[in-house]
Formats: sequence, structure tokens, C-alpha cells
Amino acid sequence: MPTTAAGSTGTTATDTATRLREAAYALFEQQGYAATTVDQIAAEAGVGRTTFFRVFGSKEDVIFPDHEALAARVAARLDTLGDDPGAAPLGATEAARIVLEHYLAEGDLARARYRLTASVPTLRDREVSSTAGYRRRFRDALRGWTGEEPGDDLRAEVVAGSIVTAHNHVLRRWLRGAVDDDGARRELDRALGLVLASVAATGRSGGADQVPPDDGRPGDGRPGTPAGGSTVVVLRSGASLEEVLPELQAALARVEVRVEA
Amino acid sequence: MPTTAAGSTGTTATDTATRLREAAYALFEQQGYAATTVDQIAAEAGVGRTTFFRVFGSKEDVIFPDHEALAARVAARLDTLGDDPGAAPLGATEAARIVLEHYLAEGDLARARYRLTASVPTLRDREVSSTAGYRRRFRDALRGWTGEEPGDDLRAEVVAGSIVTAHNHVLRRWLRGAVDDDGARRELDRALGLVLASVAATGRSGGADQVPPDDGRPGDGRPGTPAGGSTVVVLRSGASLEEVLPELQAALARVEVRVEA
DNA sequence: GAGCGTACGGTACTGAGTACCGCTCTCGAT
DNA sequence: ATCGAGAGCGGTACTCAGTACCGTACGCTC
Repeated sequence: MPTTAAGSTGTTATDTATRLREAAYALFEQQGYAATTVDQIAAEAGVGRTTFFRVFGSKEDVIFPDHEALAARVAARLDTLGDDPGAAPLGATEAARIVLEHYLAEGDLARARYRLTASVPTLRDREVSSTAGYRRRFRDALRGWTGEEPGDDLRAEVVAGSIVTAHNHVLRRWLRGAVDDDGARRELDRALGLVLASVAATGRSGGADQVPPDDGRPGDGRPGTPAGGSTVVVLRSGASLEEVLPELQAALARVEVRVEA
Repeated sequence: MPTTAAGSTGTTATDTATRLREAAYALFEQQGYAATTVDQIAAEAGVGRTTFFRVFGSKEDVIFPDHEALAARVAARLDTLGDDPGAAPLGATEAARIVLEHYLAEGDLARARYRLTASVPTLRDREVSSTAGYRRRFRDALRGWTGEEPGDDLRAEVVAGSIVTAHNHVLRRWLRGAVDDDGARRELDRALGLVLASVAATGRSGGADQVPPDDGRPGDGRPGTPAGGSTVVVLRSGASLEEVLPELQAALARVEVRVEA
């Protein structure tokens, strides 16, 4: 118990974690990740090696945010989707924004982490594999939306992966300094709009199934607000609706689509 | 297996590697991954511990295929795309098939690996991060297709991720025994068709840009031959019909389209 | 003050991964 | 046949991450 002011308790644990993290980042940037030992980090933070492993489970954990907790918050938001299919795009967008906002709040810490992960292969791998938890949560939430079964949920997996990819794309641009905070928020909306638009009608796998007739929300961050007018397209074809729908939807991107028979 | 080592020397090296791999898999299935030490594997294979680390760089490497070599083959196929945008879907499908065929050829070995990765978190992470190389290769190849720049290639990233996701979805179904070899090949065609169809028209980033009017190839591995019927699609949108019509027709290429008001 | 939970430090151990040295067998040249 | 030369292999010794266990100091409650 060295040098801790006698009055304050409770915040001690947090302080220890913070000191360890700061010491770790400083040493990593200075000597490199591999060349820095846990002993050095602990010594620099003024604690024992045991304490390091008690606070962070491993040398890698001191770098990364608590993805499990973050993914749990994402899942919680996704759970509020209920059975209303029209709420899915908005809900997914908000869920993704939870993650983005977390990084924005971290600020320079997130940037320092990016510098590390960009240069150390081990850490990059760790970061990549950390996306699996998010993909899984989005996939599970999206299954109700695609009407697929757990073993056979290609669409849900693809869309979930696309959401995560779109988020990470924007996040990386922010990490590199290509956009500022608000720019990142706007780009996330735009990117997810692009990704989710191509799914809106893909929806249910059953050929004649219902597609959300109208999501009712005007412009959830989508680009152009449509202004009425309707068009009827008659497809005469041997191709089933299911087959042409993805292409059709993609072609119409940001246009609301309703399918009748 | 994808050991590109020119066999100038005897078959000794390959034999040692094979013995080590078989010993490792046997011990892993019997005692579990964590409980098996490299010493045990080496002893079981009748070689020294040093030899193990000379042949496989790490304990994990003995399990996984040479993803780098495999991804290089994928990249080689992708390089033959040239500038013809119509060739992209076919080329991407064939590139993905290279990977699938590799696993199919592995047979039981791939299944044994799947059993391991499904139960050991460390190995699952490794497997997840190994997909990054494939995604990167597809993304780079697709950039010519989407007309995007390296720092700002959202579409290419999303499509690349979707291709890998679709492939892994089918692969996992095969690994679980849900489909046989030919079934997996067919499902890969179908899954990639679904994924790539939604991109065909998304193509170039410019909104009103030209999309390949017709790729001319009938059924590049697309699923079933359709059987007649017509479909009515109602578009409710602020976008004028003239705006969407070119894309729409391109998307439907092989489908007769009639537009009514 | 006695008991109790918590946070911490220290010691000792396992096992992966690395560096280095030395052995042996084979091949080709002289 | 002899002599390197090089490849493949084994052994030793070391570093360091991660785990298990024990002991201790502090604050809190009864």
C-alpha cells in the first residue's frame, strides 16, 4: 500500500487500473509492445506484478476496451426491436452508434490504441477477432428480421457483417483523423443507410412474404427525404421475385419499396 | 499442404510435419488443446521439441492451414479480372471456390479442426482473424469494380466482407455435415449469387452512372431456371422514374420489364 | 477489540517461444 | 577415399506471460 492518501477509498481500484493503463501505453509507444514486459508496466505504475494480472487478465487486455460490456449494451439496444420489422434499420443504426460514441468519448486513447494495433500484428489480430461478438449480436437480432433459422441464416450473417464493416470503416477514418467527431456521426448514418437500404426489401426469405409496408419514420438520418409519387413496375419474367429482389432493391438504394404480389 | 516448398530435398521434412500434425490432432482430441504440451506432441511424433518449432512456428500453427498461401492463390485469381467489370462476379465466385475446394480436399482434417476451433476460444479467435487476409484481397480487387479510392472504399469493403461471410457460412454448413461436397459447391454459387446480385447495380459510386447493361453470360452459377409468372412492384418514392429506370433495367438485365406509370 | 472482506505484494511454478551450440548424414568436388 | 558444406535434427539454457497460493495491511461492521 504505497503512498495512497489515507482518506479516499473506493476509487483506489479505478486509480490503479488507470495508472497501469497509462504506464502501459507510455511504455508501448516508447519501447514497442513486444519489448515491454509486464514487470516494467507494474513497476512504472508503482504496483506489483500480481496486481496487474488481477486488474487486467493479460498483457493485451490493458490495451483494449471491454468489448464484452460494449457488445452487451449493443445487444440490449437490439433487444428493444421487438417484432416490428420497420424498427430494425433505425435500431441497428442506433446500436452501431453506441459503439462509435464509445470510441469518440475515448478520444486520444482510442487513437493511441489505433497506432499500436496498426503496427503490431498480434494486436491487430486481437482487434479483428473482437468484432465477432458484435457480428454475432447483430446476426441474432437480425434473424427475426430475415425470418431465418439459426443454422441457415445467411442473410442475417451478411447484413450483420456489413453493419460491422460499415461501422469500422467509418471508425477507422475517424481514427486516422480523416473526419472529426460530427463527421464520423454523419458518415456512420450514411454508411449504414447504404448498407441497410439494400436489405430492406430482401427481408423475409419466403417468396410472397410481407415486407415492411412503411417504416413511418421520415428520414432516420437517411439522405434524401422522399416526397410522394408512386410507380408501378410490372415484371414479367420466369425469375421468381426472390431472385430479382436483391438486385432490384440495390438498384433503388434509398428509395422506399413496397412489393405487392 | 499448401507448402510451396520445392521438394528439392527428400520427403523427410514433409513426413516430419505430417507426423507432428497427426500426433497433435490426436492428443488435442484426447486431452484437449490446453492440456497438451508441445513436448508431448514432439515426443509422440518421435522428434525433439526444437523440431516442432522449426516446422510449425507455434502451437497454433500446427492446427491451421497456410492461409497466407491460400489467400495468395485467391489474389492471383482475382488479378486476372482485368478491367472488365462484367467479369467481377464470376471471378470473385471462382476465387472463393478456391478456398472451399481446399477445405473439401482436406476432408476429415478440416472437420477435426472445426471441432477444435468450435470449443477452444483461443483457436476460434485465431480462425476469425485469419479471414482478414481474404477480406483484404477481395477488397483490393473490388476497388477497381466500385471505382473507389484506398482510404474511402466502403462498398468494396462491404462486398468483400459479404463474400467472405457467404463463403464461411457455406463452409460451416459443410463442416457441420449439413451438406455434402457437391451440396456445398452449389450452396456457394447460390450464396455468392445472392450477395453479388445486390452489388451488380450498386456498382459505380456515381448515382446516375452507367451500369454494365448486360454481362451476357447466362447463369454464371446462378441457381435454378425460373418457371414463368409476372410480378408487380410498387415503388413509392420521390425519385422520378427516369432517375431509377436505367439502374432498374440494368439490375433486371435478363428479365422482361414493363413499366406502367 | 474481534471478526471479516478486500486489495495488494511476494514466491514459486508451468509452458510457449527464442537463441545458440553441436551432432550426424548426405552430397558433391577434388 | 577424404574433405568440406549444408541441411535436418536434438539438447540446453534463457525470457517472459500467465496461474496458483499464501501472507499481510487496511477499512468496515458488530
